[in-house]
Amino acid sequence: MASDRAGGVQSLERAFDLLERMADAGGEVGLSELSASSGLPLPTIHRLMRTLVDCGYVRQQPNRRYALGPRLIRLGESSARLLGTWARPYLAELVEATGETANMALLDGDEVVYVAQVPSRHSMRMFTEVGRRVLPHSTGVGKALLAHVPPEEVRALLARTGMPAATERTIVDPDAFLAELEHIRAQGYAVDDNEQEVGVRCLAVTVPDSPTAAAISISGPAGRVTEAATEKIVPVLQGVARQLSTALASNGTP
Amino acid sequence: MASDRAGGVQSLERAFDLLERMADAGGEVGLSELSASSGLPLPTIHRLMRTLVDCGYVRQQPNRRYALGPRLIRLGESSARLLGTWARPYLAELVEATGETANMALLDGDEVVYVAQVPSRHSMRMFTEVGRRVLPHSTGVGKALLAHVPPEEVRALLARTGMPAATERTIVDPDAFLAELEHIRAQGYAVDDNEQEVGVRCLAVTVPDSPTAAAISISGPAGRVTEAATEKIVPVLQGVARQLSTALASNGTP
DNA sequence: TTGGAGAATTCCACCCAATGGAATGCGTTT
DNA sequence: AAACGCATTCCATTGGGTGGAATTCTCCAA
Repeated sequence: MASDRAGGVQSLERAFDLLERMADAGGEVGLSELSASSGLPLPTIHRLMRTLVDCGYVRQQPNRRYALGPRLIRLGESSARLLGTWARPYLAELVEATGETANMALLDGDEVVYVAQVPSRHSMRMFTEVGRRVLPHSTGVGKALLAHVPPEEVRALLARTGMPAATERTIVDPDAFLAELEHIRAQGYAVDDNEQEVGVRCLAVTVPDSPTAAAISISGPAGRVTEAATEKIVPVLQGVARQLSTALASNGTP
Repeated sequence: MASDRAGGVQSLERAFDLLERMADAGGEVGLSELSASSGLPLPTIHRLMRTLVDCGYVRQQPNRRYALGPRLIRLGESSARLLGTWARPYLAELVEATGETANMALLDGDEVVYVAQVPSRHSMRMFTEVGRRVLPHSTGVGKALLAHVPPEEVRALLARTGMPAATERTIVDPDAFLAELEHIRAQGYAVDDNEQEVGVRCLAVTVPDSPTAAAISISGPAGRVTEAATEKIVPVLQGVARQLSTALASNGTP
């Protein structure tokens, strides 16, 4: 998080770190678990948690464990609404046209964050949790977004994040990655070909002129998102991206 | 919030107060607006916001205004999942059977908080924002929940919250309210008959044996949720509550 | 283009709010 | 009942958080 940034409010950073750890743990934890994973002393954690409980962002259960609280729902919904609602009809159109799951993602710092999703109607469908954050190099949307970032900045980002291999197909060499971005710029769309998850293929394009770098994608099983299907899907994807861009120009969000 | 509780972490309370105000304002604000509404000095707000921006819970836009950030989505979704996902299929069953909007709510401190909703398929339907908090005395779920709380505790709660009239039909007298709770216990379900909102009728029952006091309800226009409809709906409501209770017993949430 | 107003951002002396070690309390298991 | 693990409370200490004043930035009207 921001712990390396001078001047941040420490107790705030600590509280949110604890909340994230709770979300990582499925939403419910004991104080000792939090202490072990965060390195903070129990009384410090206890005091922060008590404040969060008093405010409704955390609940304490009868077994003394702590769980994420209902007040977080409203904050999350408000944020999602702001970021993703206006995109949803467009994503729905994508699903209608392609039959696959559509996502929208933003570049936020060094990470890509998924902010809206409309799922495929197939039983076998991609599920990506809204709010999920991933490294850009192994995802279609990440590659699409970085294709519009100057190469020196891309190199710096990669140096910060590293390039861990999610699968055997993930690109882990900076030079190879920059060449891929060149290819993406030339062909006008990005492909995640089993790079983030084996058996999954994703096609992505950026939303032109978005004040916050945004990309949309469709993804599904590699057996359905074939090269042949790609040829049909990409023009739809690019068309919807242009529509989104137009909508952006008129309503100024995000 | 918890500002009257000694020992809370002040900066944490302040930060969340600011986040709530942002949600109230539709998710986007300028610092001066926050300063005017919260009474906090600008530099204090700025420092808290900068920390939140660095952590990803708030974004700053090119126009210098601040907006709720994507990291809140994940926290909200994790909380909602913990609280409401397991209830959703049951609520969907309620909607299937009754045609009206189904909600689940918890008693959290002195307030009732809505944690899950499956909307009616009618055009004219109840919409209650998940995460919304209300006073218990003027809602069906609130009354159902308080019917299971000892009367002295109910009186104490009412003394703390007051009993503001949402409509002309809202019960605003503690004695009348306690008599109503007696009636609810006898008949096995609660009715909000235009007490929270004119033209709206809601039927609610509690989920038996829930470690966190929970209730489910259906609500819709008074013209549809008639006395005749009530007789058909209540047994369904009670049946689903029993199913939820059974599910509770097997998965131990919330 | 310039000037003014409003809003956001930065700086830093001050002090009290946040911290965490030690002690105590609670719940579960044997 | 005793032991153990975990949560909670207490309070002396200090550095993290605060907010007034100054500065910078942005936008709009003349």
